[in-house]
Amino acid sequence: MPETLDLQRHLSKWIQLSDNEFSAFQSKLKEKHLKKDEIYLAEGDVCKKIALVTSGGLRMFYNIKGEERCKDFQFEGQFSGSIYSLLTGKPSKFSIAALENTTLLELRKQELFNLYDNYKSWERFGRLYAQQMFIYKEQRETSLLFDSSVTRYENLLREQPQLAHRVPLKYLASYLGIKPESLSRIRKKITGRK
Amino acid sequence: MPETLDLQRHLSKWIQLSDNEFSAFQSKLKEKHLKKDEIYLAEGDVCKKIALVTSGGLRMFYNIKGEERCKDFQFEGQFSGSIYSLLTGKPSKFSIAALENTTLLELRKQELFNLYDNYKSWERFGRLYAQQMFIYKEQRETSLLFDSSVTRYENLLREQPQLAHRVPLKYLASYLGIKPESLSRIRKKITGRK
DNA sequence: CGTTCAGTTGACTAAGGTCAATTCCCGTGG
DNA sequence: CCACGGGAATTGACCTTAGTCAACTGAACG
Repeated sequence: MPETLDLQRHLSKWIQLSDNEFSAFQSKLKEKHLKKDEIYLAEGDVCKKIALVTSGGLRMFYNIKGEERCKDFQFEGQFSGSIYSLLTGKPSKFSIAALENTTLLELRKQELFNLYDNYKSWERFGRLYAQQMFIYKEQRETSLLFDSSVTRYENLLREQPQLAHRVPLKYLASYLGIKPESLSRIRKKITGRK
Repeated sequence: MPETLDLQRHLSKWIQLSDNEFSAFQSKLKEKHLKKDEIYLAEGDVCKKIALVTSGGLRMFYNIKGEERCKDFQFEGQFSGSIYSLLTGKPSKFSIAALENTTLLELRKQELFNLYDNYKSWERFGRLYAQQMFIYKEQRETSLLFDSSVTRYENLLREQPQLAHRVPLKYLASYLGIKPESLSRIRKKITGRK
């Protein structure tokens, strides 16, 4: 089962886990497949699981006046789910859908909480991961506050090129906080001047 | 020492701590006083402590083309410091200064890490706090992406009225992602139409 | 092929930025 | 106690950027 090995190695970037600690996690995972554009979590639902993307990708989006506005994406090796909803028990404010055919490994909320209760290593993993997510959002905050939309797009191309290539322009645009028409013009301007 | 009691009760909103666990934390704190406008952490410095505000307030700001642009504030009961810098050891990208005469309780990075290593409760506290900070930044991301500046200001007035009243307009404006002139106009429009 | 939907382009509009002039507020010193 | 100075806030005129709406292009799929 090569996937098992990959997963353990992937997590070792965060924390060193004994085989016992790893299997306590791994044994609770359930694989789930999503077709392209299938909804994984609908706005208004309460999130009861976290999902680790093993192939494909997800987008998180709000529904604003009938328009889907993306705020984040997850690809291979990243966790997804509405943390806000999972932790508070309140309905999720956004939806999650598959960008492509996607495979997830799901862990139910109760199993996650059991890991936190029973293993100091998992509690630590949770802290480290949450810290990293905070830092990611803090960088994004800075970028949204102080960078022009052209700069934001250039940074995206530099820092997350896979995102720019795998995600349709209309989704990228809302992630950058602009309209598809504007991103199209920015793209034209940038490629033109190189 | 009434302050001790207040602090323990304050932390109990997050997690239940035994006297032993609490004093392991409390005994390592060092009080620090800042005068109004005094710099606590300068951009470029490496952050080696976290600080809990016990009175007064702090602002976090970037220096962008000679202008100070605020991205966040902390008041009584909130932790401050550059988490990014503390965790990575890299220079902080923003500065922290006192909005008013301010008192802090400081905890050195090494002591914090000791708490994480030695106490499962503190490890959990760290996770819960990081999760909460993530949720806070996620809400801010949504607001910056999808709300108009008028809506952002109205939400601020509703959700954090103390902020709107204690913080000078010029700092509030950059927190909202706009210029002081624009915030002044928004304020005029809003009070005018009530 | 023809339908559909993403992406592009153009003309116009609106929101916010820029710059400069003024007013307000508040602390300080005469 | 009052007058003054200086920074904060306000206001006005103008400019830049992104949004809006509509038309058009082009690739993907049945």
